[in-house]
Amino acid sequence: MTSVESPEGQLNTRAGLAPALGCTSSILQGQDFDFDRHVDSLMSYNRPPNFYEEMHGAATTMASQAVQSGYSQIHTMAFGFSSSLPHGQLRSDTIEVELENKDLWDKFHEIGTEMIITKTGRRMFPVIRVNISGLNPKEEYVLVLDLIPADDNRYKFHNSEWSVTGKAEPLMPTRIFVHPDSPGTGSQWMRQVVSFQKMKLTNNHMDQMGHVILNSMHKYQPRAHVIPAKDYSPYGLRKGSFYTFVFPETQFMGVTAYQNPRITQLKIENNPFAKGFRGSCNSTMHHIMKRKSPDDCRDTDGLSLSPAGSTSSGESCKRAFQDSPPKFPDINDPSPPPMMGHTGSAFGHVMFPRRPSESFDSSCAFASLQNSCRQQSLSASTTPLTTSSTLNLTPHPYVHSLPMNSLTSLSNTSALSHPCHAPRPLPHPGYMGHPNEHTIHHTPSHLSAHVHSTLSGYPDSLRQDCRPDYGLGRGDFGKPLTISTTFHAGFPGNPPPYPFH
DNA sequence: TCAGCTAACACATTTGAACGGT
DNA sequence: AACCGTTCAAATGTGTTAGCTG
Repeated sequence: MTSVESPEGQLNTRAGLAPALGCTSSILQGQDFDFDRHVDSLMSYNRPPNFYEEMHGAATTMASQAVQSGYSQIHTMAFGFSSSLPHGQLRSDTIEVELENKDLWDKFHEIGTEMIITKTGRRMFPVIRVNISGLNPKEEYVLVLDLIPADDNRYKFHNSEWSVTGKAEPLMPTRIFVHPDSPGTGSQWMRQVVSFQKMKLTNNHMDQMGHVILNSMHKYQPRAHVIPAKDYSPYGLRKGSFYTFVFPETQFMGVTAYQNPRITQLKIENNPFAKGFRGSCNSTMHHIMKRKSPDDCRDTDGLSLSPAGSTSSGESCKRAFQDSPPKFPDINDPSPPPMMGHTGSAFGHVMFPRRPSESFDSSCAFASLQNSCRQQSLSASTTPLTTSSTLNLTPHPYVHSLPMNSLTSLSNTSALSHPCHAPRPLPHPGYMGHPNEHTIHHTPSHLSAHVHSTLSGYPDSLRQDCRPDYGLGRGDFGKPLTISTTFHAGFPGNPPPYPFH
């Protein structure tokens, strides 16, 4: 376990940490989390061996709790605990990310979203599409999407509902998806909707295509990250700032075959590629009846499978499955404790989508970020953090892993400079208007009550700013909560604010 | 026996090259 | 020669299905 580099670093780390944790305390209601003890541990060099795991676990539990409580947007501090804590200071920001197709996601979420994962890779539907605001129009940013386990459970679909069936598979290093148009200027990102439609999910742990690897029958939470490109460079992540946005309605279960027929129907109704199955209720029902027990399909009166206004699906389809929607198990259920923290961090392997025919030059050292804090700790304690030695090549020809706390040496070989990923002219190629989504009425999902934990180097003001509940009651759930944990180098000087206008 | 996985399939959209007209 | 719009085939994205596996 590496230590905080300097007393200044420690001090400033505390300054940055305190508000973040302080803010989480209310969300961690009922959680046995000793804030003071953890901060004290952080401040000393006698931290327990599993300190970072605990901290990260608490952080991710906090995120999970916040999500479960209905906050639609948060900044996690997972990054901060994924490795040796960078010294820096907390800073508020104005970046906001909203889920563009929230209505569609809500429809799926209400039932219990499932995503097919295949050996060759499968796209997500709905696609995660976001509107971004508050960026510096002239500054370049890297947009990243990753998927973290929502808990450490394995699930099964039984009696029309998802239930925990055991412990999750051992965590594998996850990959992140860097938007192919990265880096792009704030102006470009904000000009139109940013779509992550190119991302593919696979269950093939030997995948060489750079797809995001997931386990079937496990629950995942997508997260979007905004990273200033200037920080996505040598030493960047150590001093840089991350902005992480979690949309709870995008949580889904990875499956190799659809379990809930209502999800199947919803996909068919909304995905243009599945138009061929619209109106083919009989086949769908046949499939459903084949897969499901009689109990699952008994009384079918009164439940509409189709969203309001849908013109597809026969009437008989709408009469299927009266059973209550198979919601995901309550994360607050005390039985299997949520444990997102075991995933470690945020970033796993960086992946870039490419076509099978595209050649790859392994010398083009794609930037990558190591995943788990466990791994972080291990590598940090066993590997000199030199520029070259930290580039840990994986078996994948173009996916390298690199401890995040030693992200270096990427200036000349950064993915950002890869010719295949050079910025493209607008209109933003990352946005591919969904031919079927024009019918979706956009309702801004981000929170008008966007709360920031503002930076202050003074404990009192920190406590003030980070009063436990920000004045938000449960009635405010649904409003966005932002807990930013942005660390910057250069202590003790404050970084200049973005020249926003 | 059965839950979960895989690959082939039909049907859909997307993509980009080829072509012709201006 | 450059630009634009149309056409069309290949590539790719879907859910379904039968069969396989542990």
